[in-house]
Amino acid sequence: MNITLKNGDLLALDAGATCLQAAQAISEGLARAAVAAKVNGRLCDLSHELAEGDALEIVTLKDREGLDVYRHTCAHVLAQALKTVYPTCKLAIGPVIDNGFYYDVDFKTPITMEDLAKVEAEMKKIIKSNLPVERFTLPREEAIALMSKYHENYKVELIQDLPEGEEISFYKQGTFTDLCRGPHLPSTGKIKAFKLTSIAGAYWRGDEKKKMLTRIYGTAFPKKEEMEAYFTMLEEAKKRDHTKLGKEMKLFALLNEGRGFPFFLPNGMILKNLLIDYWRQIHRREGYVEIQTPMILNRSLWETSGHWDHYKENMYTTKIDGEDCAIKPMNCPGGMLVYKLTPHSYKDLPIRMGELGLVHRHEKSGQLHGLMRVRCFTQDDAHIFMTPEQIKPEIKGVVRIINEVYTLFGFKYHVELSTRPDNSIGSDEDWERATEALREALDELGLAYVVNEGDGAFYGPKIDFHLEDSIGRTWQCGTIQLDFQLPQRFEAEYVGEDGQKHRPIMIHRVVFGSIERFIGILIEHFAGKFPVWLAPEQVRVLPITDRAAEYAKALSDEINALGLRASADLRKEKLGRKILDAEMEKVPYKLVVGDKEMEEGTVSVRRRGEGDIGAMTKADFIAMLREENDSKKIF
RNA sequence: GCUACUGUGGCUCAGUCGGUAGAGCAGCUGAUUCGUAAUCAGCAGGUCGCCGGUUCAAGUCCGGCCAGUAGCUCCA
Repeated sequence: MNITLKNGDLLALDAGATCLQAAQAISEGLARAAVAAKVNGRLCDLSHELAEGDALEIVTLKDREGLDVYRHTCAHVLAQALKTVYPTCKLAIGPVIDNGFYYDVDFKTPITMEDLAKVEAEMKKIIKSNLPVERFTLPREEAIALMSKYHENYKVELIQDLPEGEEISFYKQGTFTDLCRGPHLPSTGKIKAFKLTSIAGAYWRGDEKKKMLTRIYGTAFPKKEEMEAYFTMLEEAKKRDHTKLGKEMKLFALLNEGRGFPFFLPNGMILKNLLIDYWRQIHRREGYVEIQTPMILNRSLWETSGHWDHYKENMYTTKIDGEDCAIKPMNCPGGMLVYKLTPHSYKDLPIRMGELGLVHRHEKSGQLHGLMRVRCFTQDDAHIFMTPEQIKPEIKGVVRIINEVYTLFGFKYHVELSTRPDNSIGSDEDWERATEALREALDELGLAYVVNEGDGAFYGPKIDFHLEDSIGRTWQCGTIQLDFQLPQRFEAEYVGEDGQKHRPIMIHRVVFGSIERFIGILIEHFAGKFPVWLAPEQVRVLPITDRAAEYAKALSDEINALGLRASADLRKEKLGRKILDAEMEKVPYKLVVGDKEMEEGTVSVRRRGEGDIGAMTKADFIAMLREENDSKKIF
């Protein structure tokens, strides 16, 4: 029989040949590297029998899919080891994730990290005995009977929920059998490097109301060195942790006296204000106006907006003169009130109304995380009121701003488009038009995005922008949400060309998202080494002796007078010490001044991370600093 | 909120078998004026997260609470 290879070549094989045999026919090396195969685009085991005319692609560990297969088999080895060490435990699911795999398990008695050593030892045994991994399928009833026999009730539940007609496959290695779609490595001995990394709780089927299982995380790599490199990378990434750097650099503080309510320290405040200045600058340019609405508003407003009924458990409430009030968890209702203050013509639209609003939300205690998830944060909010025709250009305008801002910082980000959920309000036409407008805006701007079907808000579709933290977790920052509901609830109107009253469409949008979260991401992104324009202290002048102290002080005053940020280190310390301290504090420029510089009116410049870059005149240095500051250059 | 882990001077950490707390850095004082990543000496600083229990004796063992971390759920 003949099969087609990836490069289009035909390969002649005996009838009934397997993928592995095909790989051997191509080359011995490929056969050795092979972990799975793709037949007619579908991933399968190497033992899969080929048929006349099949298109075959051999998958190796160099492929993402190959690595996933490798790790998935490792998850099975973990499950087998667990069943040996803890025969009464029940297995749930064990998928592959970005950097490894996990297995959810229901233990009779909880296990700890120390117990994992035993499990790892057992896994090593299983790998060493190089058990073949064999696939077989069963009809539904028999599959359920088999899993019932092993008392694997989670597996039984999974089988029962499989759609009719789907093939139910199992993988067997030694005495251990697991329900699994596959594919898998041909044998356990192929695994060269693995480690169990952590234990956490996870709800069965991701449902808060269901039982919490124990999730054991692990990872596996084709080579030991690769695994070690991975752990070294993680260690390095942890050094960038924004809570650690935020403390060291005196940017912010998180205190027991206010859980989830961050304190901004002088350095952090400089950073925050610089971001706000920049934000105002680009929003003025883009035709936004800025407002500020009150922090506390009364119950009737929140009833109109729907928050009192739907968001109450997240709101802080209080009573004023006997009247129920709530601290705002969002800025939109206040913005609506401002819109409604005056009648509007279609000629006024779009109205782009920004607000740097401090919002408070009662998040559950376990979800607080540094600056990334807090109970009080500043949204760089804006609401755009517009006609239906303006949806697309307005969306494009917002996407452009977000892209401009993220690019300025050198962020990589990904975009998600979320569409109409089941419990939505609004007409089909509205949803259709709005979703298309979002989609077209992204397409026309050439931005790649993933679509989350049915994941939109009940009041409208949305585009989310996600940024990565230092250990690869992603955080939603920017978001653009269309809202059909709020204008309706508040009976917002504008008079159209036809003289009739119309309901405006509203966009909620943020660029930073939360300035607090954005700062957290910024700290990790730059590992605290902020570009000059964001550095709380841009220049430190280091006099070598007391003789140069006055010169140093005058120089730092001069720089500060220009609106830049400098200080002078007048301590009676040796130069080396002053350099070390300034470097540790991540100050971008150090100016060494001694007798020579005083005499010549120069400064000896050290740039962060680069060391001595030579002497220049004061004027030249200041010009350079100014240019770097104003251009918002990053390295 | 749930599961697991962690909590010792401002910071980073040591503290063995339960015997009554230790270092470095930072701080303060004094000396040193020294040209590109740590000058020397001295001083001061802690009811060991909090509450309770076991014990002759608890930083150490047990229970509860609080806080932090990882993950789950939820979200900017």
